[in-house]
Amino acid sequence: MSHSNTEPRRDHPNVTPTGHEVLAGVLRIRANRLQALLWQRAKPPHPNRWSLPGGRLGPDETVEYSIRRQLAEKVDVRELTHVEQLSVFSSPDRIPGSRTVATAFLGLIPSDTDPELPDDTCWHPVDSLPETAFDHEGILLAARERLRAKLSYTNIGFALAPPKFTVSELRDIYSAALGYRVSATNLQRVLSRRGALEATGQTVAAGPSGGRPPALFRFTSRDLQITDAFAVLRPPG
Amino acid sequence: MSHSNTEPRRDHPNVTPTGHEVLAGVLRIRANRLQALLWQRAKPPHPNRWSLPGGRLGPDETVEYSIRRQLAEKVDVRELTHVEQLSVFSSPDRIPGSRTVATAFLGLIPSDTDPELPDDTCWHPVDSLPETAFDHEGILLAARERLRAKLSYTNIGFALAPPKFTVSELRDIYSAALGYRVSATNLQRVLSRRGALEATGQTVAAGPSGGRPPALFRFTSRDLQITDAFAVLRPPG
DNA sequence: GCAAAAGTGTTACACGTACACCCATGC
DNA sequence: GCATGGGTGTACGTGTAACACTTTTGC
Repeated sequence: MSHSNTEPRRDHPNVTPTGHEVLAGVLRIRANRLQALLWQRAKPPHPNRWSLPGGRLGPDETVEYSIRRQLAEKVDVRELTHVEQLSVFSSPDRIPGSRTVATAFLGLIPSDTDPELPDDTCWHPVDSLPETAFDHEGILLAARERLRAKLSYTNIGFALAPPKFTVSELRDIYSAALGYRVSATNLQRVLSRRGALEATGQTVAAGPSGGRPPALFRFTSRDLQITDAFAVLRPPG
Repeated sequence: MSHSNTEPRRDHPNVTPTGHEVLAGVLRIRANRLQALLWQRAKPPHPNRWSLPGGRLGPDETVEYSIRRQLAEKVDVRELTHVEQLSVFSSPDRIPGSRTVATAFLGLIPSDTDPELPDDTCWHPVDSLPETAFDHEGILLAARERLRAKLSYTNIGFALAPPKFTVSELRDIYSAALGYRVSATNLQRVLSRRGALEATGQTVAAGPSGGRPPALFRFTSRDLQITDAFAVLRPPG
């Protein structure tokens, strides 16, 4: 048996080159809905369909650098509060033309920012997407799944929420992302007890229909941390 | 602003082609240690160093198919009880020669099988690795981390354990994989309560030093399932 | 005062851990 | 009988869910 196929490149000069692209499902909450950033294709293939932002991997960049660079063409990078790898999509016929592998990412943007977008680009609710190009819908659903899972056991809410917020606003963000109503009472308790949330000491005025003026909270960290200490089979202690 | 870099290939005929390879950290438990499958390079680059199994992605296969095909050159595919994507390694200088992106996988093999291996290939304890090639040590450590995490909240033990086993044997498998001693008592209770484990009704003879003859158990499923129902912020019920 | 919204207290429940205790075998 | 390893019962700690109750505002 030979290991020729694990030897370094070069010795197979006529092998089919594989293109590589990076794509991101960029999500945010707006008007109590989870929205995704999409741009409408002008030219074939799939004209008029909606595509994820991204593009070809450059020769001297990592996939992480590449997706951030290419997202900067759509939105201000300072507004991207979280980016993480999802997985590789590699079906040979996932797009027409020469074979292209895609590394998919999840990107998040806070609900209070309203980035200027190119003319062909806008936000679409993830639960009623327009006709999407290629396998981009599957990538988007994978992004949503990853977000939903991490909302449960990490502090990833910081990436969707504004710097300061009331517990009600945070509940609406979590509810929209998860797709079901969460309780403000327990959300506050869970995140506080985990040390993910803290009060700023400030309050804002009550709404027009009255009610107690809500306090403003913030996330204690803007870096992703696993906060659910309930992983099992943990070391004896 | 242009979307030229998200257009399909072809329109950039002279872009640098990107090679793509697939690599797997294949793990098993033997003699109470977590071991990885490595083969020793004969030729440069990195002669004599140890490499992960894998190789170049073929033009008409997915990365999942490719890693299974290439692992079949090392071990019988029927022995591979679990394969999953880890992440993409894409540093431009991760290997010498033309630019190559790697999709990394975790592969698992049960502790009772002893596959015939090629001459240059053998098992190495993950906690005392030989000199590895390129970025393969990092990939291996990522594979171990993924395994350790999933042992806590999934039934992934099925992929490391033989078809039938005593709770003591299972405890040794979990202990070796996690790197600390787990309690057989609680391991049995946790996995049973989750519905991941069931008694076969059979028992085996006690050891030479006596003791009650242990019962044989099996995993109820050989497909990966998330068994930890303790994810929080779950829908109202 | 009353409705509305925010926030706290309390109880119930689920899960995992620790440890005492019982079981079945070899010698 | 006694040592040895297997297996069960029980108490406890911790974390979340559900819901009643109090607080603070607008009208």
